[in-house]
Amino acid sequence: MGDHVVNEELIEEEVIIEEQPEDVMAALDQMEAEGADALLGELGEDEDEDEDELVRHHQQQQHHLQQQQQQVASSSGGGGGGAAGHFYAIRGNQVFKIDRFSGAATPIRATTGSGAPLKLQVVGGDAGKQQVFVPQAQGIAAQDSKAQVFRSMGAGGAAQHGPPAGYRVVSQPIASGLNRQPAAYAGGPVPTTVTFTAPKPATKKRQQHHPMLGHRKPCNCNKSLCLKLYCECFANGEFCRDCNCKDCHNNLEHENERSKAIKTSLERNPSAFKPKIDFMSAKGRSDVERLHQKGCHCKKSNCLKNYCECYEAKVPCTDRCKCCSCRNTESDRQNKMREKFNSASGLLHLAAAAADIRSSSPFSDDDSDVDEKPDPKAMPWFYMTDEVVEATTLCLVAQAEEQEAAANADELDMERSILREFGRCLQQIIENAAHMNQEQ
DNA sequence: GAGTTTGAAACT
DNA sequence: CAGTTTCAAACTC
Ligand SMILES: [Zn+2]
Ligand SMILES: [Zn+2]
Ligand SMILES: [Zn+2]
Ligand SMILES: [Zn+2]
Ligand SMILES: [Zn+2]
Ligand SMILES: [Zn+2]
Repeated sequence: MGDHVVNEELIEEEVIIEEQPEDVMAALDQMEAEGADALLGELGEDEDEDEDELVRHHQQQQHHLQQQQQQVASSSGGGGGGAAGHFYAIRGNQVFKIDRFSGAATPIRATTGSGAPLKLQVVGGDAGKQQVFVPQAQGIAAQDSKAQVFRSMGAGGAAQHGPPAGYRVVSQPIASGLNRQPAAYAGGPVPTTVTFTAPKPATKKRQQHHPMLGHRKPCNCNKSLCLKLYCECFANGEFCRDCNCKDCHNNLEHENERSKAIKTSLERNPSAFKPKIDFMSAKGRSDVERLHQKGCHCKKSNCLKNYCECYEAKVPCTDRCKCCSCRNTESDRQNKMREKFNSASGLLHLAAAAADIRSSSPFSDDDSDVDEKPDPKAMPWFYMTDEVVEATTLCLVAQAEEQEAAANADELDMERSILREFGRCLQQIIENAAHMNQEQ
């Protein structure tokens, strides 16, 4: 795999992105509408593309991509409009200015000049416009470009930068997300069961239509009559409905019996029907922590399987737990989080730095900020991994080239189209970040 | 789908 | 309270 090292692409000069925040906002607004539709189309009804297919598809693109890179390089370098004697390229996390003749590469500091650092990162273009360019050139029906970018980020990033992938595949089944949402308690939804963390083999793709809330998982009780806490329906304070239980008494037909059972359970444990996951006092600012009230007592699962109620609820184990050899502590799951995203993104280091600076900031006028949480995923840069920056850049370059090929190439049009594309990319990043945080 | 493993709930 | 049994779900093959 030493050959994909390249990632070298050129950018026509500096690709603008100068002020005009109005345009940006407008673009963002517009994108919002379009993007939403795209998202629905993509997520709402799972596309027929299963993951294998997705991967294959991507590999295909990657391949084309490499070819394309060279084409682009030559075309741009050769006949390109009166470009300067250099172009920009990205390698890993760094932007280089490359002389067309000598080939000398000069690293560029992101902070030079007055421009925002983001500018340079965005400007630095790179490998193939999977989104637009490749499909076009290859005659592949121009698919929904909006979906493309993301896919490229998902699989592509992994393949290119070696380390564990950062991004989930877009079409990952979020199946069976949140369950247990006791309507009785206004405390809010209490996620309890999440079936899989990792993408499944896709043996049975497409099953639930809307995995989201509202669809409780049916019980399969045999001997409890669904009148003991063994039964999840009963434990959730719900009647059995569309369950597979035998001899179910957790229904209106057995209301008396049921009431008695509730009473009994309540005697045994007054908190029996309270949500097991309590919303702890908000730490920091807008971050509500959820913790298991009555800790788990795991002995063999290391709290790393759904046998563990803490793990199942995606909350860390606490001192309330009496688990043995727990691997679900706060730090454990934070490390996990890192691995998932990190993928050697230099930006992650900025994270730590930023956190430190912030915590030791001289501006201590804040009142109760004693225990401010780092929580990387709350920070924008957390999502600006190499892959993301790269993919975004690709999109911008692709957009630029497409626009360039247009008949009447107006400079203003160019700027607009690129900003527009940028807005779309941003929105996509946000959406996917949201999704990511939603399931993990 | 059958069989095993697991830990909460129930029971003593 | 601790130790044991029961139970349905999570998991494995
Ligand atoms: Zn039941
Ligand atoms: Zn039920
Ligand atoms: Zn039932
Ligand atoms: Zn546990
Ligand atoms: Zn625990
Ligand atoms: Zn634990």
